[in-house]
Amino acid sequence: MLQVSYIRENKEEVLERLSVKNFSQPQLVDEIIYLDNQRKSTQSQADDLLAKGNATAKQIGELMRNGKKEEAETIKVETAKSKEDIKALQEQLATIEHELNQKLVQLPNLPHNSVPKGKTPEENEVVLTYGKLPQLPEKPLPHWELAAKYNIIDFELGVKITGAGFPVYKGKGAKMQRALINFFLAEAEKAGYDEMMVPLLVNEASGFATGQLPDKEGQMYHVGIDNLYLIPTAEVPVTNLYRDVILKEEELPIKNCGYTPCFRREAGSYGAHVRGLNRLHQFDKVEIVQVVHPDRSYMVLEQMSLHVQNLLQKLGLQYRVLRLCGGDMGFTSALTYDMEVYSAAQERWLEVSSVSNFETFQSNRLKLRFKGKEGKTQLPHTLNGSALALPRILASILENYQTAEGIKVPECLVPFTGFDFID
RNA sequence: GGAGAGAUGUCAGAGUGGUCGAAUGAGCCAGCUUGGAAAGCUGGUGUACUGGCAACGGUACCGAGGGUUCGAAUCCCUCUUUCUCCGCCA
Repeated sequence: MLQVSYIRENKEEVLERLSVKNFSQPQLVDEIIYLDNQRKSTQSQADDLLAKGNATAKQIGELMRNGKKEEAETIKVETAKSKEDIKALQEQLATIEHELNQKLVQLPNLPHNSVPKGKTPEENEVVLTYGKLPQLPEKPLPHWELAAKYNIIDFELGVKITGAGFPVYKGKGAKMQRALINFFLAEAEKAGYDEMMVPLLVNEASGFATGQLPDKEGQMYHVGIDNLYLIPTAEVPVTNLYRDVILKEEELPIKNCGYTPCFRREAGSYGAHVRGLNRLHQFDKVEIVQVVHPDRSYMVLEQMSLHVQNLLQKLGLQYRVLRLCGGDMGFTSALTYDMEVYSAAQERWLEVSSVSNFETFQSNRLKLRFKGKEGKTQLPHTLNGSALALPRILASILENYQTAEGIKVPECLVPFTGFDFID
């Protein structure tokens, strides 16, 4: 969430930055400033009356103690009117604050200056491309055919017990999942991330704090009876560890990682591109999260991007890094890099990771602050990235390591799988 | 699921209607002391909104939200949560 004070003081810049994200409701900015003015004046009126009321109450107490009961009674009567006024003002204030907040949460984060304009994924900027395509058999098979051929993933079985998008991993397929999770966690630990194992269901406050609510309401599974949401990413519970927290400056940076299943309703996305593992309702992911000093966040973003690239290099996958354009970026992000792996069998790039800097957007909602050297509290920057999401990585491995005899297991995974070939 | 007891500042812990943003102790910070340190002494030490160049003020916050009252940490209601006992259970 943007800070109202920042919006007030930098209105033109805010409007200009929002236009890079193709934000459709720029009038909200003026409405927010207007409501904030209302808020201020209403609050100061209410505060004045409250101050008077407090003074009167003290006076009455004084009189009562001195036994001047009648005088006290007289003043009591006079307070009745001001009580009503206070109540009215406070109700008004609550309404204004509610409206203000409702508008505020609709504003996306401002994109960083380096974010290219653009509306569609085609306008993302390719930052770099690494590696080359492997030698594949004559007619490479897509991963869903390989999965069936070697009996490692059963999509129909998942449909039976739950529905589409909930695959069952079998035998070496299941072991591959475990191996990938352990490999990713081991690499994160080497890079200095502390592992957290967090709840998979979160409450409403957590959903709001990281920005999934209200923006992605409807994309999360909701357990109505207890009003809890299944997490769409570990970002939500991990980042919310720091909700309502004031850190000491020397506690920064905070580096956490965590493995969780992720649940996404993916309402409205169907078709050829979502076959097999390409888009699932439940998938596994290792997430990395950092809370850092504002001066360092863009440096850290590069480090996190390199961490992800390092994983892809170890897995021997060809990839490219994109800087997302304004139109393709997430609601909460200031700058996002997507990593994509090329699938020769599908003849397309598959997004396997997304690394973002949220600047103060999340910390403001989280009420996460740190106390600087001079005792001033300020908002730190938060960042996160997938390192990595499993399904498309598994898909890429199956497709890019296929041979006529079977599928080779990338060398870095063998210590975790205990086998080096799937046939 | 049932019964009971709690939830107070960084922590421990007092406070059952006014003088309470809140005793006391610990911690932390600064100063004094010291060759240096410990101990000791002195002072300071919450968050948010808001007025002011500032000094310094105003308001709110004692788990959350409502209510009673001129006045609520303190009384009432609802919710959340922790602990103990019983039940159930991986």
